[in-house]
Amino acid sequence: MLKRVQVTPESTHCSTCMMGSVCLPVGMPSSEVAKLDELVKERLRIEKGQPLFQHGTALDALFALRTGSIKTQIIEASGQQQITGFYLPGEIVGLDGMLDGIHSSTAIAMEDSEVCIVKLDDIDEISRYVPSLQHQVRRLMSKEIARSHQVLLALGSMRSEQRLAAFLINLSQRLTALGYSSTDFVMRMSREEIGNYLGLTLETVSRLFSRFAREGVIRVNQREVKILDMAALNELVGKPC
Amino acid sequence: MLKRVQVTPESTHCSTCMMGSVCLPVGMPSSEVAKLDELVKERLRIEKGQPLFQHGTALDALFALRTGSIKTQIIEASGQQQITGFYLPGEIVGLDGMLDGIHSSTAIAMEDSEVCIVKLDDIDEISRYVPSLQHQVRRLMSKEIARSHQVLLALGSMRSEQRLAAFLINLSQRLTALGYSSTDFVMRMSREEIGNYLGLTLETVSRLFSRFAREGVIRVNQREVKILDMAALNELVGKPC
DNA sequence: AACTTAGCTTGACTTAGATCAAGAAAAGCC
DNA sequence: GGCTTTTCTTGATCTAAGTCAAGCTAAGTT
Repeated sequence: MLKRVQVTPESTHCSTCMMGSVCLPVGMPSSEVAKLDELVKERLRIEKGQPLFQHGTALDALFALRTGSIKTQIIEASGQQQITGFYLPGEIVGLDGMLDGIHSSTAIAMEDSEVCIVKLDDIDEISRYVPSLQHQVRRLMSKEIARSHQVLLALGSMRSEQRLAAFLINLSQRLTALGYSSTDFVMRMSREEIGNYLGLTLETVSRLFSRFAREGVIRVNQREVKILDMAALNELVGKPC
Repeated sequence: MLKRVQVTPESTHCSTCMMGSVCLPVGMPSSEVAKLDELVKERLRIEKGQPLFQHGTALDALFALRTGSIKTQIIEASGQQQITGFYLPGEIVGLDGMLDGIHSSTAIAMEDSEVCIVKLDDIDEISRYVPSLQHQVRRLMSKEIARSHQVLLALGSMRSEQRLAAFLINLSQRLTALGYSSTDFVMRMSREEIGNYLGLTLETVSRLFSRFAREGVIRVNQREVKILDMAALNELVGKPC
């Protein structure tokens, strides 16, 4: 279930948060980050499988993922469904749908997770005396646009093995930024979710994992992955069709 | 060639611009729009086929398309190339790449076009006394994210005919918003460009146009399209795989 | 510990869309 | 006007990935 956690004064200031180096304030001057202490007034725990927000509901805040992982997806009237992103700690969820204050996607926790709530009103308030905060929001949104363009490239012009290779490389890089191993990690998403995200079926994803393992590029056991030959993965996506 | 046009005082104020109702100020209270007169100081003409900006170059402004049409594309080191958007008058180009002030995509005019230059510095300056301007920029970026998610849905989970139908419906709706016919229009993009955008080959796009025409859904002659049966197009995308 | 359920793997077969190829129609150019 | 170049169409063939199906594994559940 959703559980709201009122933040006690000293517990969640961006300036003292361990995630600061990879989260919302990334790239802001530290003198400015120190002024963000009023930005997060509340945190939220979400259990695995529960929604953080649902398509169509009011949007008045962004969410900075502290722990866990979250997927976002859009659902068409026709029932078609598309996962639009997998989010790791330090990443910002909820940037779409600011058009008319209504979420255009649904966000679901892939494991027990915790997010910091960043109210849009508070962003406006604080950016009066922290001018770089508005820039920061723009930067984060711009990054989200660029990210989805990369996925577009994968879906529009890569073959299945290239898509999965690009997916693994991307995951690896983001986990490295968080201080985890770049070669050994546990994927939080199922074969079906990976397939949906990459425009493939779960069977194709499964076969590709098996093939990569057979070729010695990775070792894989369920959701545990060990990348044995990063160069091979890179070459796979680097090569034209 | 690129040609810079210094704007004479009375010629391009958002408050008096005909595009106002569909362009950057959309949805802003008219009292606020009146204060945007300093927003656009310069316009730019771009000839067909010429770039408005190139991947990797510095980004210090957004561009509001006044006339013409523009495509944006990203290019990978491997040579893979993906068109990420087609822009019509009133739409904003250049929202990606604000992450580090460098364009992550290339924008190319599909016909002789004219854009208003909106400097980021001026946005910051003006939003001091027009607070809703920052919201507006956020809204526009959010819309861009939602738009690319829709394309993701198309590429990830629609069949070729559904993709083309969705593409035609989308074009029709945007042209309608501009005051043009919803059923008769000229596409500014080639079969190859449509195919690249939709993750299909130009042959498949061509065949689909022919098939839609054979089935009486559209009439098509080169880039001229007449939609005869909008309901059929809608049903096509509405139906699950 | 036995049972259930969800998730994963693998094989056999099918098909949507790609590729290859040739010609036709427009559009641009001297 | 005739010539070149680009864009589009259509057909024949091929193949990557989808679909269908069956069995396996892991993780909960009572």
